[in-house]
Amino acid sequence: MVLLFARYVSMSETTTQPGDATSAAWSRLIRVPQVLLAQTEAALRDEGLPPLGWYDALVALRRAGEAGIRPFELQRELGLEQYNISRLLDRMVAKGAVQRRRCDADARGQVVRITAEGRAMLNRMLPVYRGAVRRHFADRLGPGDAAALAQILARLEGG
Amino acid sequence: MVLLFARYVSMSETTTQPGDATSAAWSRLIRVPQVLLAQTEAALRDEGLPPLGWYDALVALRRAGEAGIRPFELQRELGLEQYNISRLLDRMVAKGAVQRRRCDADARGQVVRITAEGRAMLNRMLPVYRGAVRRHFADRLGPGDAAALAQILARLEGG
DNA sequence: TGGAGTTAGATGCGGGCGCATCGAAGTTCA
DNA sequence: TGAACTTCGATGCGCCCGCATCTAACTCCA
Repeated sequence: MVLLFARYVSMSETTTQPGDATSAAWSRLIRVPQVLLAQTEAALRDEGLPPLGWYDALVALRRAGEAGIRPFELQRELGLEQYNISRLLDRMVAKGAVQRRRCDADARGQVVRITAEGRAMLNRMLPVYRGAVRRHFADRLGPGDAAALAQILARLEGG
Repeated sequence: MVLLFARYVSMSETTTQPGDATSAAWSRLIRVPQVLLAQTEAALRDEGLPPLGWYDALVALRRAGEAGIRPFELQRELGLEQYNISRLLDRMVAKGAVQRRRCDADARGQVVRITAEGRAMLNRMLPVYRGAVRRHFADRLGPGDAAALAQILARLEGG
């Protein structure tokens, strides 16, 4: 992962304050999650597990159960572009984590279903993922930090 | 950008609490900066400007001034992999933003220097970047949020 | 009912990244 | 001094993304 510093953006045209809180917060907000993500991905890779992107997809697929799910529903749920779902599913099929089958109700479409291997993969990913999150994130926060962080970040969502 | 949800990771094997603050904070910490980054990149792209990665590089190059800087120094300063610097410089040279010249002191190496076009590019990037940060980030925070955010994120750095 | 518009999904192309490796030049040390 | 090691920087390869576009099938409405 290319780690952006997103270093110092002065927020004012006139009064330049390199060390102001907004710049520091912005820079860290860009950089810290990149590092956390890289650490988490590395933990998964070290265990021979697929990247984190598969996690969300596998969780959604497991929730869909035996009935399966249409790719476009998965797409909306995961917030991915259509071609990314198409190719993610290609890769997951290739690894045996999901099955594609034709959709009886819509001949254009298909239904994807998690396989036993997919469930097993998710079960192997979870502790590794959880361990990385705990080690690199949860354990480093002070009491109240998680709630405060969640609250502040909520203000930045949806817009 | 593929937006990871990094949805819900239960932090405990036994007591599963889907809505707990740690999971919410983690999920948002992964997702929010991805969205902010995408919005910022989009703002730059809309203005025909290069991606944000160039910003840090151009700032470092401008700081180096006429003396220029060795690629390996730039690499360390930006925290990029060696091959990423090599290729970033390729692209920047191709766009006329920097010049490569041989290094008299070390025949293996080279010195890179920002050009007038590079400075102009940086000057065009800055207001667009700053505007996006203000709009999508600074203006959405409450008083004290930036400082609190910076402080919490600082705890997650360097490890 | 049939033509226009929409929706599901795949894919060709170019670009950037990560990995591994390479060659050239510098450094170290016996 | 010269052989082993390190450092600087480039690059081939495969993978994944974003963009644009395509085909096929579905829906809507006159």
